[in-house]
Amino acid sequence: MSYTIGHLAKAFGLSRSTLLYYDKIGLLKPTTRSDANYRCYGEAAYQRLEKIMTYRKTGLSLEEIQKLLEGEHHQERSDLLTAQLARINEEIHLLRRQQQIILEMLGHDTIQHPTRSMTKQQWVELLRSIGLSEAEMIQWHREFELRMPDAHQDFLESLHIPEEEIQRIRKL
Amino acid sequence: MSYTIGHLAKAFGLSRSTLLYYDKIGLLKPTTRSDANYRCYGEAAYQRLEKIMTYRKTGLSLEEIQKLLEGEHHQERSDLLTAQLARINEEIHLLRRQQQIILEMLGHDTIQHPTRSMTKQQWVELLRSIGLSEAEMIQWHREFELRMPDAHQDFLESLHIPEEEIQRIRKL
DNA sequence: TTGCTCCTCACGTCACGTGAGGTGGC
DNA sequence: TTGCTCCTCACGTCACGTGAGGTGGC
Repeated sequence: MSYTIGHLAKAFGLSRSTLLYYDKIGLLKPTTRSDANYRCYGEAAYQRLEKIMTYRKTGLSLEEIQKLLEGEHHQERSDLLTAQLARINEEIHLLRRQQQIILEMLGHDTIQHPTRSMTKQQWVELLRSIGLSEAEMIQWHREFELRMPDAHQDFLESLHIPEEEIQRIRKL
Repeated sequence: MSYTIGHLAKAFGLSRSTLLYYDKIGLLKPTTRSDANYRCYGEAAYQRLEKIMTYRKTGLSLEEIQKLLEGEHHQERSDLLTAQLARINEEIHLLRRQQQIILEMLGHDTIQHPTRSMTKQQWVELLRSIGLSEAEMIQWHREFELRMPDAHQDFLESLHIPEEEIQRIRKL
């Protein structure tokens, strides 16, 4: 009915050092110690770890998780979770901006080294692989056109796209 | 024609400690030192910092940026940037999963404390505020229905949504 | 002389991972 | 006796931020 640190780690797919760390910061203390000073985790500790694992999936910090487990107050929980949603949202926007920047750089490469760089087909695949839908690809062209119209023209030309299609794309 | 560390920091909107750090890791060494041992940054350093700032916007690590500035080889650059696109993509997916988990938790709260929790209107706003479009909200209902159909029913009921609309939503 | 910028350590951050050196149980 | 798990430090990570204690220039 009692887990050693190794067994508990295996049961949850964690490393032993993770549990050592949780003990150290007071997030999950062993229920007791054995004669040989081994950590012994009881049923309550097991269940506490289950909760910790659930909250970890939300990206909350261990400190915040600790607060939630002490307080266990409904309003505080909702507030923290809602705030976390907003934080994640900001982070996603930051990452999207980083992707835009990278795409611009790769586009610049395509313009300057048309032969060594990517073809239209590879570009579409790349955009799709990072999760852009048709609609978002159009949005991407739109921003490209807005921010750097000349580069956009050069970019499309370097992909050997016929002039009339280029005009069509740029008018989006 | 030469910047002191404070001036350079101000020119780029950085803190002094950032430039101290860049010097320490060898990313940006001052061109020379003054008599009083002050760091002096010349024109070349200024331009190098411009490049560093550009690459920083992509989320590459300082170590990777350093490699790019030393090598300056076209293929390596494309490879690193493409790999970075993929990393960012994974990160975004992870964050999206975290959001799903949080929404499930908040949904659970709504079921258990219908009065103290959010109304339908507040839910729609919340979903919109984290950047979900109409289509993605439908997708969200779909996954909710797939993974926890009973909880989905309870959730919709707790929002006082009429039974026929509930059926319509669940059939999506 | 008074501020101001500059200098060099050194320590803290977050959530662990990785040894080093040693002990207990089957 | 041989492995195995366990123990306790201590140091490293990434990109800085924050003092502490001290010097040089206008």
